[in-house]
Amino acid sequence: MVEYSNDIILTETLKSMSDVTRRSLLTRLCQEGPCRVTDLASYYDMSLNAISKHIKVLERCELITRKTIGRTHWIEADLARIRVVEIWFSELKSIWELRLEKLTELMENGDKND
Amino acid sequence: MVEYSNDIILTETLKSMSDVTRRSLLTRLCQEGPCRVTDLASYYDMSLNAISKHIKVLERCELITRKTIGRTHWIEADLARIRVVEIWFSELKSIWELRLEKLTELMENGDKND
DNA sequence: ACTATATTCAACCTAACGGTTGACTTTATG
DNA sequence: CATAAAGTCAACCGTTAGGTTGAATATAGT
Repeated sequence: MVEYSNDIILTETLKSMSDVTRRSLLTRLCQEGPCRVTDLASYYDMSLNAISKHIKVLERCELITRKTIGRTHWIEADLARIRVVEIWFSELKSIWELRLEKLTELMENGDKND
Repeated sequence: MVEYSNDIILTETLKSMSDVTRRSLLTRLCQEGPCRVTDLASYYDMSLNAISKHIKVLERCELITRKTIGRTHWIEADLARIRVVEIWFSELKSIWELRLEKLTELMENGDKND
């Protein structure tokens, strides 16, 4: 993922986080710090390949980073991208609030004109 | 969606929000307040049925509510479910912080034992 | 050099997703 | 009453997602 629009980042980030295995991986990485792919896979009842693919998905949207040393890949969580989602949430809320403010304002003016 | 586990709620909510059309619908509903399905659909370059399905998805995970009056359905945003996601974010962050704290603590003790 | 380990790549399968169209139900309206 | 309007339901279709297995690649250890 290289310099995409905010909408695409939101889409990819939310989609990544919408899978329970990937959320679990993220949690584990936050708890344990950097982990190897095989170690991560050992916790789950699915193939190493499946986990490898999940990690690639998380990596594509920059929710994790990878540092390759020799044959082992060290995977680490990166929570920065969560900010993008949080910002969207707060924008949504302020849009909501703004409407309510205008609404009450309108009702007060309405009272005066009665 | 009736009394599901938090994990399922997270999955469904994040998946719902990961679609650009549904995010747009949510935004519009926050701006405009309650809207009819047809009105919402008029903004998008896709069939009424597609929008109807998107609305159903948002409704299933309670990001919107529906009030049916006669033949018209009034759709309204409901941002409460966003809290569930925000809480997961903050949990993730504190798990991360906790590990860092333990890590620095360990390093300080390590210095003493040198 | 041989073998084991760490990981990805590629092909495949099934289920789910996002969209379409056409028919149907219910409610308003001339 | 006939017809238009508001929506949903159902069936279909191409694409994507999440999983599998088997092979390939690259690095480490003996």
